Amino acid sequence: MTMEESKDYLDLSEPEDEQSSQIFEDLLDVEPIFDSKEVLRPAYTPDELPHRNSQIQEVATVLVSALRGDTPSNILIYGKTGTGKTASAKLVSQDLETASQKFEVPCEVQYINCEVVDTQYRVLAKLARAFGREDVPMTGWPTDRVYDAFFDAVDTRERVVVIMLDEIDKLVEKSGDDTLYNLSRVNSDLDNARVSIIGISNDVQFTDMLDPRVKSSLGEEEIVFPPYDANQLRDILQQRAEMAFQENVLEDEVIPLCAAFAAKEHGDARRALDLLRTAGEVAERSQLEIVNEEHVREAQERIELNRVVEVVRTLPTQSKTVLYSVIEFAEEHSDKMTTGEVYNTYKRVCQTTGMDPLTQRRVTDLIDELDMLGIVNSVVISKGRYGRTREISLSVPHQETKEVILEESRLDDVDVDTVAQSKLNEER
DNA sequence: AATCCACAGGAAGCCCGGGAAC
DNA sequence: GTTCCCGGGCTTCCTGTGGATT
Repeated sequence: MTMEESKDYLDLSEPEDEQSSQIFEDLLDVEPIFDSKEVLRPAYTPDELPHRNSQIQEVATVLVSALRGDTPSNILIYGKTGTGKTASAKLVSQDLETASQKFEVPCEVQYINCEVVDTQYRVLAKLARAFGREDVPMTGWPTDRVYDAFFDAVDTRERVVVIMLDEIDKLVEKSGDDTLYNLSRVNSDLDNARVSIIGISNDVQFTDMLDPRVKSSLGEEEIVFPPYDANQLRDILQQRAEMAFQENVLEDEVIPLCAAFAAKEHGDARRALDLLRTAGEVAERSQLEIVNEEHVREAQERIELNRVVEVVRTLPTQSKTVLYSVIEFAEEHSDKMTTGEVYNTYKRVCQTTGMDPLTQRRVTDLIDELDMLGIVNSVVISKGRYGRTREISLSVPHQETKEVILEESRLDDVDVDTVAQSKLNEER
């Protein structure tokens, strides 16, 4: 990763990429529907977060001791995606930094997204650099040297440093809890500065993977962000819509409908905003100046289709082949089919493309996976005398899915691929 | 009530690639 | 650089089973 890119993840103080959006700002201004589309994007942090007051208050209550020069307790924030965890934490941090200017002890917040910065080394290097040790290379030093560099850099003067580790579960998953262990006991060695950690996690269970000592020190304060319900989502959308859209372009039922759709999907505000934005784009594309219910429904379908396309595209070849067989059977016979029928079709497909077929046992597992992904529907049923099987049906559009399968990995070309593969194997 | 179909789905083990440890 | 280990994909073998049919 380059430095420019990494800056975004660290730097809270700088406003959203002003320069790059400037180019499009003028274009946006002339749109009949949108006023500022940015407001609807996930990266946008609003000044106010409806229905998160109590959580924000909790975070603030803990962090306020920073202003008195004490070390705030470490905080763990839990919540599903799109529940406003990151936004709330960022909001509080910004306020904290601003407020601390009036006090003698400065506070600094460093934001790190652990999905991107996912090893102990990278986290430490990033922190060290953020505190002025530009000489730390992005790779190469022993980890303890980087740790020392970070340590020295932080301790140069008196201050309170809050380290915000977003998606902290990813960090632990990929590289263990050493980072957290080191960070959590750094205070005992520091003379001037104080460090406190805010961990943000989607996964409530992730502390199970931690060393008990780390767990207790990190989880001094735990704050849970529950999913939004439909009413709350409506308020959020309302608030953003006022900024994002021109006046009077949204019909009354648009926002409630978006909220209802998103509430069904685990109260994900991100999804709700995405839906609203897409609905706007749908209306825009059809040259209309009004967004109505129909556009929302179409947006919902579009988002769903995008998801499916993405999932199908990244499926392994064998799964694609199985899925293709399901579509084939559905088109040739009926929408509902049994495992055996799919398997027979599958073997036929394999034969025509020259692939080695998997066993039925394996194929049933693949079907199961497709079921998990929501691409097919499979229910175990019993047909009495005629056995126990799964009833399988496709739960995505036939034609589009088929196109996706054929376009990228091209079952026609599987032949060539496997030949090339077996040649490779021979050479070894 | 017994039978029996057409699988479901668990258990064990093979193979292979990749990453950690030596 | 080896060696070791682990996890994922896969096969083989297996036992289990809901309910129409006998």
